[in-house]
Amino acid sequence: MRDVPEEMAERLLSVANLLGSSFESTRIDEIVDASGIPRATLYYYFDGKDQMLAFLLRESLNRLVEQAGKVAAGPGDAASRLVELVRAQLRYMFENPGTSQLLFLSLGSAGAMPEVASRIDAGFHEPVRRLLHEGAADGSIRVQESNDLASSALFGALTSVGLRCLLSEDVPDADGVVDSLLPMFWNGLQPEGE
Amino acid sequence: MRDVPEEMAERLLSVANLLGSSFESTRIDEIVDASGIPRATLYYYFDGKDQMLAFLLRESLNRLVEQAGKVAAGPGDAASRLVELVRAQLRYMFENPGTSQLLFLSLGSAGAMPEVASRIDAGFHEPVRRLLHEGAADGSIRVQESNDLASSALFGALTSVGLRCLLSEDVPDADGVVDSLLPMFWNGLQPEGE
DNA sequence: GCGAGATTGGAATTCACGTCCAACTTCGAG
DNA sequence: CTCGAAGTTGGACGTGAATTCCAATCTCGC
Repeated sequence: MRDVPEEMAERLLSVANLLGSSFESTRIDEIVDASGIPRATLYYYFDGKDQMLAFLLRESLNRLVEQAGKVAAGPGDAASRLVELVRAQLRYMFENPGTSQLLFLSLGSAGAMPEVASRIDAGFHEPVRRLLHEGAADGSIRVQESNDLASSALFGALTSVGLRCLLSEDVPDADGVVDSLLPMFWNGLQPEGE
Repeated sequence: MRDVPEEMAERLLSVANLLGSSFESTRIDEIVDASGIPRATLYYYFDGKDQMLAFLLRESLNRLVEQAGKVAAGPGDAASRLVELVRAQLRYMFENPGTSQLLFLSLGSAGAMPEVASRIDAGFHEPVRRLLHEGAADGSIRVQESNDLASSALFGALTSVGLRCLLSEDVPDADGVVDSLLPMFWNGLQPEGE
């Protein structure tokens, strides 16, 4: 597949951000109208709609991962970096509601896109697993029976909460959401003082 | 839409369980072959493929909810009922891998199916919210800042972990998975003894 | 036996995706 | 500047899958 020109990528991403998860059911011609990119040009760069979707998922995932990845490598103990990573991802989702919806609601189709699936692993699961591991070492996080499962659970919780907020009337503040969920994940569901 | 005959529903569900998430990309004619139901008959009962998918999601969701709902109303304090609810849902997923995959990976398309979305709320979120509320009352669960967000997080964590297991080579034991994740949710990520 | 609804095969239609191509533009190398 | 390769585009066309249509049965309850 050819290298997609910068401007085309921007236009497509902005259209995707408008369409959100309805992108998949949108006709090519509508995308043509909305983006101003001629159909023939789209087909010059993409092998088909699927490739186009894959490109968009890759692209928005990369941007998300880039933002979120910084904090994982930042200063502080593992626990606080983990919190910052979650915070960063939620912030990104709220700032890019459409593409985030598209990305996370398309995870089904993403099964057929190895690059996307492995990017999620490299961009989210791997860092989280590492942070859990580091946290166990530096004593800032309780040892988990399975970092794999734990990272899956965190991923699901995060995206599910994010999507729920995106689909609600007024998107709340990312930090507020994290703060209000933090006790549940940090102290657990057990009653206080036991 | 007409009342779908019992046997047809069974056949379709069993085909769906075979196809899993690839159901959506499967041609009608293949479904005809696999199910033994003539195409004209399918169109007699369903307005189209979408309606068919909606029916299947509704149906499998109902079965899941039925199993999971029992324990939520069962004996024991709120905390243990919550654990049992999670256990029951995971068990159901592992017993019906195909339809579960289809169901949870189609949540994107489910946005366009109000009945499915509201069934998830009635079948999962509402019971969980109630259990969190009860748990806060009977002292078996820590008070949450937002039961809404908490139930979203639990839902996401559960389905994400469930799907991950379904997509892995050998599906592990549901109870084992719950047991290995329980400490994370019950005691939280904070290091032991703080 | 009869009438309404269920069931079915197969032809016909529709619709969106994707292909093809020929004309035109851009742009860098020589 | 000139030439050729690559990019860009409009529009006609082909194709495959979904969906509709219809007429011929079939199956019941009455």
